[in-house]
Amino acid sequence: MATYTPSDIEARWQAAWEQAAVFRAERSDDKPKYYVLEMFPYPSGRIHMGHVRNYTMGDVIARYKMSTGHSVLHPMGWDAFGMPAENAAMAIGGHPKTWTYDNIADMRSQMKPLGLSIDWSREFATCDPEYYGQQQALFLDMLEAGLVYRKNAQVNWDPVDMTVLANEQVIDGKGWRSGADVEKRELTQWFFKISDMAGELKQALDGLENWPAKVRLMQENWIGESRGLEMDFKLSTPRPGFDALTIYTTRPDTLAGASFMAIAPDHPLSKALEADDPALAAFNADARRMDTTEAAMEKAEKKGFDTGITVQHPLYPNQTLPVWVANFVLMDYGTGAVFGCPAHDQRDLDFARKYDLPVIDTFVAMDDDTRVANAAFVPAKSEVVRWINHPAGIDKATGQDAIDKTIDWAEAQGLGRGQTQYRLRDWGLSRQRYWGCPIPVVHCDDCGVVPEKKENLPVELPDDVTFDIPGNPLDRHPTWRDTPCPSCGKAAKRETDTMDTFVDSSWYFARFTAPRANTPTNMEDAAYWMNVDQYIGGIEHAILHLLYSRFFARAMHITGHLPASAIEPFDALFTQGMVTHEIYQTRDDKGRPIYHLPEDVTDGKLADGTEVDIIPSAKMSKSKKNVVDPLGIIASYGADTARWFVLSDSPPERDVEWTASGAEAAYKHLARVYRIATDCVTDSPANEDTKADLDLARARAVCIDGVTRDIESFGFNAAIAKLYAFTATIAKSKASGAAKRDSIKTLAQLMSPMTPHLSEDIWNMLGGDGLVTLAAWPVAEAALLKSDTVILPIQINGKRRGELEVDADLDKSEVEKLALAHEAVKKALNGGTPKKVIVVPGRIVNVVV
RNA sequence: GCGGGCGUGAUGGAAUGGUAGACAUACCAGACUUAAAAUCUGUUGGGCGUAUGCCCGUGUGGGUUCGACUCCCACCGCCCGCACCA
Repeated sequence: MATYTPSDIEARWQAAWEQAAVFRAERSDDKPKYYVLEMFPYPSGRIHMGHVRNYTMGDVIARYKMSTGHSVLHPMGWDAFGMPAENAAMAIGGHPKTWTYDNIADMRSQMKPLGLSIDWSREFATCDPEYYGQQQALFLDMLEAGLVYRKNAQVNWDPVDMTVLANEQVIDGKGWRSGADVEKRELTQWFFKISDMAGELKQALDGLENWPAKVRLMQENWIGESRGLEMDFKLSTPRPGFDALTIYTTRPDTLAGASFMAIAPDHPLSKALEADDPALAAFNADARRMDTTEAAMEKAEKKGFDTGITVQHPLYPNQTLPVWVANFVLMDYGTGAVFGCPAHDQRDLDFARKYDLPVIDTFVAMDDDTRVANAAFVPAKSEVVRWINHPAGIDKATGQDAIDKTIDWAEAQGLGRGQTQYRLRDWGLSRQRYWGCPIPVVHCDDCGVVPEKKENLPVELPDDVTFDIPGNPLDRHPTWRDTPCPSCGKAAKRETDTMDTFVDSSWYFARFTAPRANTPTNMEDAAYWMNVDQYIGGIEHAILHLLYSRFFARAMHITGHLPASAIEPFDALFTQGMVTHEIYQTRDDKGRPIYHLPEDVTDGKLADGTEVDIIPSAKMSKSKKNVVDPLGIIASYGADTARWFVLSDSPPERDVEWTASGAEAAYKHLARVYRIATDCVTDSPANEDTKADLDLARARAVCIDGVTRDIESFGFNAAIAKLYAFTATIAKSKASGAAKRDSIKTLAQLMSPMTPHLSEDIWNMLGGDGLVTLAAWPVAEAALLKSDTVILPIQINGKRRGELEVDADLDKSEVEKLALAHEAVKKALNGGTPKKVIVVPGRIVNVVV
């Protein structure tokens, strides 16, 4: 009896696929196209189980679509720019480029044994000059189209390392490497005008029917459309350049409750006052030092500084309101100035209590006169409330109704302007780093900012750089930095900032359609392959990457690089869960945790017999050592086992827990399938038992039908459960050898998207035609799917009390009669009549007693 | 803090508003074996009962419904994102 040896089988079939070039994506006139894409990886150097799961899911779809007559594009590339390469250069020496390309080579060699149906001829890395040169061309086109501009923005500045820090490099307000207090610095930086498209990006979400509802909702909230009122508050005493403060509010209905004004530390008025007021300057400096992450802003203590300036209340000209500078008001949102209404906003109330400002109720609950004390009264906008004081005379209304009416009223009175505002900010793309795509512009003393000429692209990163001195090496590289102005030819300087790596990943999907084109895209190829029919990746990209890509697709259409049909680049999105593992921990003599690799732990003990604490499963991470190396699994069980296991057990959108016993079981199952198949080749009794043949044929049809539907709906775990069941049915069947061989061939075919190597081998040994990879997907015979009778559960008052076998197409009233004649029902009725009988054809009967 | 999600046996999980626990793990029992491994078969949510069976059970509390794991409200716990990580 042959044994299952994955290493032989997998190498053999991978060679066969390669030789036949079966995964080469070709445009075809007579086949529908299908573009399946998994989010491309960062080349860290090692693939992990999360990658295996992500790519296996995409591979199942790609292979399935290939079998159903599609011309499939399934490419792979590398998101290769970014900080880790620079960090490595600083920590261990070497060059980011070498580090990155070495990692790519390593990862590619780790991915190939998985047997993925990838068209490797289209591979590229975002750090290839051929790729980022086209990205620079795109940037220049976007600049010309007015989609990019420069403005001042703050960055995290490390005064010791003399460098800009990413948010993740700022820990508790200190630089991660130096430990120095991080400061804010204002730099002139490049921005994409994504906010111009905010309304469009939000509206178009409705059309993304094959995206998870949660992702659409998250994007909608992120874009954050709100309707509000912009209005001017006159300064009691005008100052040069400042007659009035323009504020924006989403709650104009609470205008009568305004008790103070609050402006951002970076509001022009605050900046003007700062010059003559050291105390305010100190306050603002402190506010600017604050962590700029949204989470930190929200958690930070709310502080204010009284400017001494007052404004007139627009409703009550005799009344004045003090103007405070507050650390929680953002210059980026609205106008950078708000009015505070402590009665109906908790943050304003805390502020008012802290600085002893009045609290003025404007409405109360319908059945309760309680005035605001220490909790602001903030009912849902849909709740009807009673107004104490509304300028337009509203008496009872919902918050939303009052907001709409107040805006109309304020416009009619000339007090303000209705405004739709978005939370979405423009996308800052400048990074003061080396390992990124150079921004292709030149700064000339005479001509200003001048785009590099397209024929000079790519503006390539210089190789001769070092990372032993703090700061951006491009800044101190004279022969690279100094360049003649493309416009006047005078000595000028290149921009030394590079692009955010999100730019790289915002159009790679379009580049895959023509990866070697000497323009960013080739319109014919883009028109043929776009959109991505199925995009697969982690939920952590739900907002930024996916929103930026949607923006880029629009920008690429405007600049003539994508057809109009591709402005929503991802037709369907699937967000897969993580791979988790238990964590094994002991403690050293000081009580600090020590983590242990799963491979070093057997039955909860280390090799020396020490018991480990088992901490419940969490995302695999190097720091917790709860990682399982895919290469190790492939070496001991084969790629098919790894693929099978990451798809089984958990639904794809949820986390899957890696367990040694589960992997072992997956292997045993594949070995069993192999054994059943090999047995069947030799042992083939003729059988007169046609009932067994028919039963097996029915089971086969049911399995084809179920697995097909499960794959189409991403129910891979459910498909696998059905394949387990079908395997058991074949093993126990008394059907003829021919019937069994038929079923096993079908089994191999249905398994082939998940376990392609094993399936090829079985297909081949049972005399299948050509490669199973290229064979047409099996179709279930409708006649075999229908059974003549169904078993209906009988419920009494919603609880199952028996069952009834009836003809599948039996009339409703007949079913009712049979149900009422049922023993359990008669017992429950006890001679009486039922209150109600519900018959759901083919499903259930419920008798209400 | 804000936004989003998840919560079902010992464990991973299944279930278009219609028989809760498919399939798998683990455990236990049996077959084969001198024995073990491998393989095959079977049992297993909790409680009561010899048994036909009955009661309870999908994080907690309420609601809608003939019927709720599924829909609605509140709460608890865990996870993800928060704009310079990729």
